[in-house]
Amino acid sequence: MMWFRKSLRLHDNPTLKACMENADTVLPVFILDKWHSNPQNVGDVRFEFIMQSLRNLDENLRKSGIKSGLIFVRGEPEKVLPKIWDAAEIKAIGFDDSEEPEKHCRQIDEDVTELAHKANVEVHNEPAHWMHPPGLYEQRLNGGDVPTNMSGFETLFSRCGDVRKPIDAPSKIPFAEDEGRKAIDAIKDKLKVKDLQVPKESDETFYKNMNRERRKLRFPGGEDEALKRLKKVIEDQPEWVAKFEKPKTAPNGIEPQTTVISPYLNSGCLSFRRAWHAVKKAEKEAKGKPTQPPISLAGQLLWREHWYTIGWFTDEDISKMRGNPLARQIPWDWDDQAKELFEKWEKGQTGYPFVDAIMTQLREEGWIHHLARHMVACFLTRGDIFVSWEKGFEVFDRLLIDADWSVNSCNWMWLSCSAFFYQYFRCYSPIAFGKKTDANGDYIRKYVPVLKNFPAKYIYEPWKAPQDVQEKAKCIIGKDYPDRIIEDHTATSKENMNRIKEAYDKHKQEQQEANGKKRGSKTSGGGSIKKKQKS
DNA sequence: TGCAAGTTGTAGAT
DNA sequence: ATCTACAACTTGCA
Repeated sequence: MMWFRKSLRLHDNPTLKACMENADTVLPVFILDKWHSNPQNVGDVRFEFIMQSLRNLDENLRKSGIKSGLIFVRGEPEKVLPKIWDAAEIKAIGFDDSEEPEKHCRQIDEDVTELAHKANVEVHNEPAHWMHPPGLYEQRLNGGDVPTNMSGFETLFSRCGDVRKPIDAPSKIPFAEDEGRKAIDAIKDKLKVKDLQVPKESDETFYKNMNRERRKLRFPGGEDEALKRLKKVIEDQPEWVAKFEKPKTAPNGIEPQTTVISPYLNSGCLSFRRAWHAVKKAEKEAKGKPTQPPISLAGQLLWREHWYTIGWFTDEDISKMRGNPLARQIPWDWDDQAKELFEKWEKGQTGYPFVDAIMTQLREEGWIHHLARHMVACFLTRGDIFVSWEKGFEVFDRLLIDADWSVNSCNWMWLSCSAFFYQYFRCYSPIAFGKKTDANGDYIRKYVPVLKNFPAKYIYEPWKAPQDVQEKAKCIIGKDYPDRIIEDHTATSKENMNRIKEAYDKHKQEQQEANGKKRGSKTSGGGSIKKKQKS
């Protein structure tokens, strides 16, 4: 059997290939667990993205000869899987991904592997979610610390050799019809369910039971969609690829100015290796000299890989501040007022149109540009509201269709000046930042339509518009659109800089004290990452 | 110990 | 478009 997890695709799926060898029937299974079912963890848009990816996988499996389609089960993998392999007399299980840095997933991997061994079920496990397998990084680290900056990671990456070429999707997957149907009946019996099909978009009962609204997606899920997008944004435009400079792309284009392949990479609808080689090929085909990491498109793939090594090789939970060896300890606010401001930030009711537009796009479409993430992350944390990045992490994790535990954690630490980046005096202005690339405020007009009639002069700061202008725009500030939750961004951000400085000073002092105590013994330096012991 | 570098700030000058 | 001041962070390497 093939247990699909985070590689929802047929192309470049080495575990699927391993499952096919010596098997006369492959049973593909997806388990929707409790965590993903809960709307507080996974929002409706992100959920629908997963469902669409599953429907497309189901379709492609059927086309490849799996008459039963994808077996869809709700439950916990550790409980469901043993029942399936008992009922269907499974000899081997493959799961596509045991390299997820998230601690929760790693525990499930270990539990399932152990259960399978006990039940005499062979386990296939081929790395599929990284460009190089984590074990190779560990080897090439050769006992050294995991790099915490991009140049260090580039060195490590280059020591790992070439990224393996992606393998093609199988044209035919073995499925002996009688045997397959018998197995499926036995599974239904054992799990006491009537149906093992992936719920359709039209299945109202399913959505009602899940306590979810059905959503139309701007970026639809699925392997077909992923490959279509890869072709459009990378394979078909090598010159654009070679010229790509991430910091120069606008956060507020009406059409995304970046590739938007991250949701497909993250869900495994698209293979990282496939994307890497597509980018490299495009760079070669282009006339000019391609841009280089970290700003190039290849660089973007390296960033993700970099954050994955950080997540993987850090024992502690990096999505939290306390006990996190990477994160500066900062006394963020969390009183009643801070909670209220946080909620307004989340709902896109800060009274700062650019911030509110971004948060609205996030909620409605599940994707926002990287620099838009910077804007709202800075605003929530060190810039204006002074609420912990952990709260922002949770919101992004729920709403983003490309929500990725390690990447999300590391970027929130970055933006809040908790790790990797420390120039807290560089602060995004909710008024100035968006103006640079969208002076007319078209992006705001789209996502905060109540403001759409304001003249460009006031669209980023409508509270400055005189009464008659507000009336003419049919939008009174404080009535039709909220007042600013932070009266004075400039003054507040200055105060907050001082608070960060205080936290840094305290950190420095504590480090000096610790070093003083340890005089004579080797200091390992705060924040260094210990190498994970292979268990 | 000193200095350069760090994907992606702002405001104001030229 | 490219410069500077702002006030000055940390890490890595020589």
